[in-house]
Amino acid sequence: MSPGEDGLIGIPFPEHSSELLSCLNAQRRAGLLCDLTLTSRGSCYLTHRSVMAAVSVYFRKLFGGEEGEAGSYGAGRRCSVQLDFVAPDALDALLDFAYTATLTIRSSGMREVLRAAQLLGIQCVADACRDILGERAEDEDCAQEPHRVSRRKKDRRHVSRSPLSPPPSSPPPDCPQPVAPAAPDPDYQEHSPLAGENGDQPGDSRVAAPAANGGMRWASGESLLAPPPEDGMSEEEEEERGEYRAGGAAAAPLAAERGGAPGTGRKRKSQTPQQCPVCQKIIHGAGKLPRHMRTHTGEKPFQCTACGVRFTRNDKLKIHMRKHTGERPYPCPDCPARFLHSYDLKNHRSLHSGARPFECPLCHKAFAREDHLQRHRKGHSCLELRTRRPRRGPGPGEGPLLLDPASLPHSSSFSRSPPQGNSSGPALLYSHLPESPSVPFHPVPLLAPNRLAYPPHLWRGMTLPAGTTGEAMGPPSPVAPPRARWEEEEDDEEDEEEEEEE
DNA sequence: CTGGGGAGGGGGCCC
DNA sequence: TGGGCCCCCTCCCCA
Repeated sequence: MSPGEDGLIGIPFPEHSSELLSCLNAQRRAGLLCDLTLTSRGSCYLTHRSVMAAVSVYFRKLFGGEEGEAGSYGAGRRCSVQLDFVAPDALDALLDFAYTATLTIRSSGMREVLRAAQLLGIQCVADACRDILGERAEDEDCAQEPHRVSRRKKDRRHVSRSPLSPPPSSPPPDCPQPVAPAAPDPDYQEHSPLAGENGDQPGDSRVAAPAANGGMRWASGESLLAPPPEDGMSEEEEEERGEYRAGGAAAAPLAAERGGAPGTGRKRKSQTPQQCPVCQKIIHGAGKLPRHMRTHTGEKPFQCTACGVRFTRNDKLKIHMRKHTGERPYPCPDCPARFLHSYDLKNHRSLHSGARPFECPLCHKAFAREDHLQRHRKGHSCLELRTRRPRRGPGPGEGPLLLDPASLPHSSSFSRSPPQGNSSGPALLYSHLPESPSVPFHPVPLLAPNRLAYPPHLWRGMTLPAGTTGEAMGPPSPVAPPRARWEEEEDDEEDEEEEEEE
């Protein structure tokens, strides 16, 4: 960026979220900076209010983490909350989830965790548990609360909805409505956490009943997977999205258990092609979406054992390892050069052949590599004016293209060019050639200097006076934007046809 | 500005 | 369906 520009730049640190969470977890385990003590049936858990407020709707409301809420537990005050309505094991699991984005529980404890997640408003955990338990959880919930039976379909939708989706405007009645109001009771808010008025442990503020449930977002970097709310996905697609989410870091252990989960009755549709929930890009190929997703998450699970460099893909690591082993499996048959990548060899061989199949349509400079041509065109280093090919009405000085036809690239070299209809790539270049290119091949310069009636540098920054010879080349259009190659090729084909007519 | 090497990412094919 | 392998495209960096 030039010093004069003041544009915003975004430098992603993909590891940051996980490192942050890891650090917070270490602090929790060491009891550092913990400003919240959770107690459940005699068990105490040190934690951080901000973390709990981030992960739990219940705590968010309790601490005033929601916008416009004052909360009863002011910042900087150490407090404790009694959660006797949550089983200690479930609370422990939920705390681990909050700090590791991974829920590790026994199957037998699933229901208790589900209940705790519902009560505390940890929606994604509740959803995952319900997914594993299938319909039974809801059936039982509904059996306990018959009035909810009619909303089963709606609840199913909510279950399948990704927890990354924005929370509903009002807390969904997913779980039995707590005794306490959705928001912490104002009277209750008046209680100081340390007042000890409500409990058997002096200094504790007691939360006798849970707050409302509600949607939430992942507390970790998984929020990257948040789908747009108005993507018009079908219910099944949403479920598929949930499936993928369930396979992510937050629910990996759950996904493993899900295999034998009876009663889910869900079958994955074919995932080819798949749409990335982050960038909406369509990813073709079975099993390619996880690979693509790593480009968003920054996850690099493949580490070089020699230098520690990490890669998102195994095949890239494999290629990288060649640097350490010295293996260069792509030798040039024409010289001692060897290459790491097949494509490098292909590029290299074009040097031997002198093939420069990529020609700038504006200045007609030829390049051996397409990206070099693109760079050339982007860099305004070529003639920006739209000129027709000098073949038309060639001046007496127009000579042959110094390009050896025998050394023209193999067909593969042209495979990178866009489809050119019936005209092959070489034909494009040969169209400039005399019928019998008897001139000796010389690799440089490959661009015949006299192919342009007016060399690019003469065009640069100038406009042709009316009635000059520029007319013979076609009227230059100083404001003509760069044209797509196929447009140029269309012109080329027109030129060829006109030549034939002549 | 250009040539060349390296790397990241997508797609095809196969298992 | 996921992973391995390969090819291709594109971009970046350096000389």
